[in-house]
Amino acid sequence: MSMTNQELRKVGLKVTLPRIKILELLDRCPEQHLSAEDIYKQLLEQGEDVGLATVYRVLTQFEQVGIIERHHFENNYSVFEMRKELHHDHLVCVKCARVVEFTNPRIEQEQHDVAVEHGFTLTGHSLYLYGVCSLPACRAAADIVKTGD
Amino acid sequence: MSMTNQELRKVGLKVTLPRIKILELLDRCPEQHLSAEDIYKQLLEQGEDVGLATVYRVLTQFEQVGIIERHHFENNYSVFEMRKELHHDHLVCVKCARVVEFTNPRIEQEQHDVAVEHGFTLTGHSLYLYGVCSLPACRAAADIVKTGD
DNA sequence: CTAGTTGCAAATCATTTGCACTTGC
DNA sequence: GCAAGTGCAAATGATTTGCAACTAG
Repeated sequence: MSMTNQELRKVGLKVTLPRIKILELLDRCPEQHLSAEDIYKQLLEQGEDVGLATVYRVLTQFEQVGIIERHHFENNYSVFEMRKELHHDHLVCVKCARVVEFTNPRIEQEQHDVAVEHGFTLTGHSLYLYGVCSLPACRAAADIVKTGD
Repeated sequence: MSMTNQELRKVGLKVTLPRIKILELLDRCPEQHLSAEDIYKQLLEQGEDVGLATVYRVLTQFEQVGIIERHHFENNYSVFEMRKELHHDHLVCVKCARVVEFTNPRIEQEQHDVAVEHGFTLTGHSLYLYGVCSLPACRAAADIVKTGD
């Protein structure tokens, strides 16, 4: 809990109940990608008295100071996760919504080269691969699906 | 105009005024990435009597039959473009919103490899690079921006 | 003729904002 | 004490949907 306090103070945010709880929640499920709603519901379930608006505000602040990352998948809402030390991209199962993280330095390098080639200074990027994963249930659907280019 | 008719019939859609006009509009600006609003406004300007809802419905249908592609950039709305023969990704200027298309076979290959590695059958992917382009106006801002990982 | 389409208005849904009320420091 | 933070309700803005009128085949 004091580690959490440290982190918040370090980025100039007051240490408040909602912020502590949200940070703990994200910390506890490092492999999950939670939406604002998800976080809101879980907090309610564990008896906290927070508003959805606060969850959004806190998540936005956390993102701005770099504590967490926001991802826009192909749906229409965002998911959040603690910022990891090393950058990674996502492989998302379109059947079961499972998310696998991966790192590929060659892709990173190519991205950089492409940007330079076109006179851009990269500020960020997003790479999401969508597919059908190897779970039996999902597998069944994979056959009628053509491999993307 | 008859080519347009052909294309529509081929995918089993009735040849209606709104569909023809929207298709023509997208065809005429192959390099642009238009939002539903953009298309709606342009149609109104050129005197057509269409509803925004129809624009959305038609675009969704076109996407489903593969005539056009939908992109979700980091904003909260989508842009559409005619489906090109060869696949390409996007480089988006965060200052002026200019969009540059590019193709990189090595990235494509790596993506495929990553999917296989994790037991996924790829169905699609989205890669967007965000940065500051080389226009003088945008350039000014590039200096205070750090290069992504 | 009649199933597919359309325009309009009302409905959704994720996210944001105004505001009066707390709380951290 | 006071600025920063919060909850709630109302506002947004993109996209969707219900429905009665309309049109392509």
